[in-house]
Amino acid sequence: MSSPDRDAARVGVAVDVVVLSLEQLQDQHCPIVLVGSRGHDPFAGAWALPGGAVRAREDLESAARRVLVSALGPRRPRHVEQLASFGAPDRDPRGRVVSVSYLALLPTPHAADGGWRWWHAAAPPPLAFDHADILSSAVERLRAKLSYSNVAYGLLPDEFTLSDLQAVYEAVLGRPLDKRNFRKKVMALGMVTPAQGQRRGSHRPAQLYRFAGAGLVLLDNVITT
Amino acid sequence: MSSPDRDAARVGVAVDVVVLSLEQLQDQHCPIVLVGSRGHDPFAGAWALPGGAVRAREDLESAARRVLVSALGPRRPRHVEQLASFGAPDRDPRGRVVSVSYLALLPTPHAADGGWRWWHAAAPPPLAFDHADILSSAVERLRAKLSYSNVAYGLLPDEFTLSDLQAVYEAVLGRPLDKRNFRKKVMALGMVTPAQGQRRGSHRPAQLYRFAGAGLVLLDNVITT
DNA sequence: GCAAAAGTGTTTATCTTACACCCATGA
DNA sequence: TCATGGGTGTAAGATAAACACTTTTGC
Repeated sequence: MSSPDRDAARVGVAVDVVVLSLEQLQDQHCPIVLVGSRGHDPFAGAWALPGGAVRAREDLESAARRVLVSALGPRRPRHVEQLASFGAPDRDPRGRVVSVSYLALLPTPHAADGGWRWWHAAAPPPLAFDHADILSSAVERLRAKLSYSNVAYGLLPDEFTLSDLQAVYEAVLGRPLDKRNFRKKVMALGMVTPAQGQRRGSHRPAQLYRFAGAGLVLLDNVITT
Repeated sequence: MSSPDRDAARVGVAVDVVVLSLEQLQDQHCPIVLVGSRGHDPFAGAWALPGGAVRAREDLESAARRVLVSALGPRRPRHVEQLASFGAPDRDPRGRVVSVSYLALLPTPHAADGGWRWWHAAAPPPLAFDHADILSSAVERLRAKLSYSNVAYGLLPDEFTLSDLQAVYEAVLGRPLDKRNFRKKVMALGMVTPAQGQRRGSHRPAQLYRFAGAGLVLLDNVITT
């Protein structure tokens, strides 16, 4: 009737992190994911999400952040959240390992190095373990959350133009949005506030904005009154 | 750069299940949670969520369902979903145990027996481990999900009246809803379809309905065009 | 001046809200 | 007949959707 007993199976606990970002691809943005090539069995030579075992006295999120440092170096993602846990008994051929997966969002992908590589999230290479499932959940979660929160902040720098913001939405939702309606909407939601300064280019300068709320902010719901 | 290594901490993995239902309380419904009294240390005598260690060759959700059987007997919840994993290093005084928590929804609470007891989810007794946190996540998740999905099916029998459905929403959201607008909304969403037959009482008979989609169905979003 | 992206309003349709009475039954 | 919950419509306001041109800059 109660929590953990003596007959607890001693299993490994790992964290696997889905690092998502956006890539500019011929005047379209598209979601990309960071994967690394495995140097040893199982799945030697295959691609896998950054991950690693949780250490004895380490929080789950700390483990995820440590794994992130090992994959990203000094670059810190702007958003990290727990996704779900995956625990099929045979998901790791070496033995029982439960994976607690995390989603991390990075504003701009750095040049990948040291065996890491960015792939299109929609068409990744074959992935080790159940990492393809983990990746799908991450993409699905991001898409859903974009629609009822300001998670987009994870994919943008501190200051950005409304066109940048719209590009994030379009990339993740996978469809074009109307510029005027989009601007009206995000302004009406109070999601962003104007910042000092503009971005210049060979065109009319664009007003810079920043997100109004510091962290994650949830929006409306369907069932109201 | 890859998943679990040899230095994996061997930790226990447990599942803890938040079983939620609704109780009729002086012409109001309110969310209740099933807790059991712990017979042994740690936290002997305290209340705790149903939970238990994951077995060696057992899927996480299977473990959750096994725990549910031990707490509910033959009664099967109508909805079970993974909530989140909790892994603070010191959450279990006996050693490292990561808890994968689940949310289960039950249409009508049975009479609790064998040390189990229903408590108001909003005002539970002090709970063992970090079960209070787990309970809060569950309630929050349910509340959020009610607004953008048909999870309410988990708290209702196959056939129900629109007043029943409204009562579920009111109980979980904690505020009254307008009857006419509520009915218009759920009909317009196509969430339910009329069933054969009516429920009779000392008043006008009520049309019975069932949910249109079989499982969980998600609804609209805020950012659309 | 030309290319390139920024910025802006209006109309129509749809959805949301607020609100009050009659109905069918069992006792 | 009365008490109880079931069932229904409308008008006003708010929101969403569709849609195209002018502005500002760098080159």
